[in-house]
Amino acid sequence: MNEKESNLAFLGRYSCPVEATVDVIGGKWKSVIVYHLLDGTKRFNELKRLNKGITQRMLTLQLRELEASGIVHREIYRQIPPKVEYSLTEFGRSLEPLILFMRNWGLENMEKVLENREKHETNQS
Amino acid sequence: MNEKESNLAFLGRYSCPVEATVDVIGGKWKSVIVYHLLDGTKRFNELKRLNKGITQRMLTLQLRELEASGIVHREIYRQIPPKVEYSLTEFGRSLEPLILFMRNWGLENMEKVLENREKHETNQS
DNA sequence: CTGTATCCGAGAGGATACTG
DNA sequence: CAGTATCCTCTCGGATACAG
Repeated sequence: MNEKESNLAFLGRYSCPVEATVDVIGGKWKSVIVYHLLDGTKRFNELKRLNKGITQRMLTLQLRELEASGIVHREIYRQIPPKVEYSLTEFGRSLEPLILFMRNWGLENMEKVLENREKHETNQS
Repeated sequence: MNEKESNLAFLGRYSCPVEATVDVIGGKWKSVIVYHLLDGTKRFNELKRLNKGITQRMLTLQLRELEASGIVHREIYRQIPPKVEYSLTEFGRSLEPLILFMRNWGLENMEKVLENREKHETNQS
């Protein structure tokens, strides 16, 4: 690191810019939610179906945090039954290359990761 | 998502390749550790100093998981006092673009994130 | 110096029921 | 449909002490 980032006063509580990004899209669900929003606006229950295993509660919480950071926009249609649409803001779009890289890396390397872990497992025993 | 990823049997427990990547570099510390290893081999206490706020315990745990996934190599020198060096494997290097993007995104956008959160805060009250 | 071993608290995350 | 409201579990992560 040395003087790589000299003037980081604005980072505040973060000692490293990577940490700051983790704070925005970290956690178990956020990056996956953003991923599913890459190809367009989605309704709440659509997202719930796409993010397999997520509970309503967690989906709500994660969406609220993404909204607070300005990554996700929430559009409420006052109807009965209610309709709420989630989409990426322009700001959120700036994360697209990151998320796509994560997707591609996962696709290309997950097998190897699983192999490595098994090998490591047997070496430990 | 539709048929974007049709043949994902190998993903196993993961319903989405992004999730798989999160499993490797997710959590509070892993991506920051990898970041600090980008510019070369580091000893345990060097990493401890660079990752401000991390405890010995957490550093050990996270390094072990990264090692198990094949991202980090651990070289032990049997001396007194002991010396252990950590470095990225070639496989781990494949994460470099991702980590650098996270670093740059954090540098460029953290101010805006903090602004957004404050704005959102006041709107809620 | 590079770790383990405990113990502990906070919060992430889950299950279920209920509501406008 | 899109959430809240509870309640609960369990893991992440921190503090401290000890060891090779």
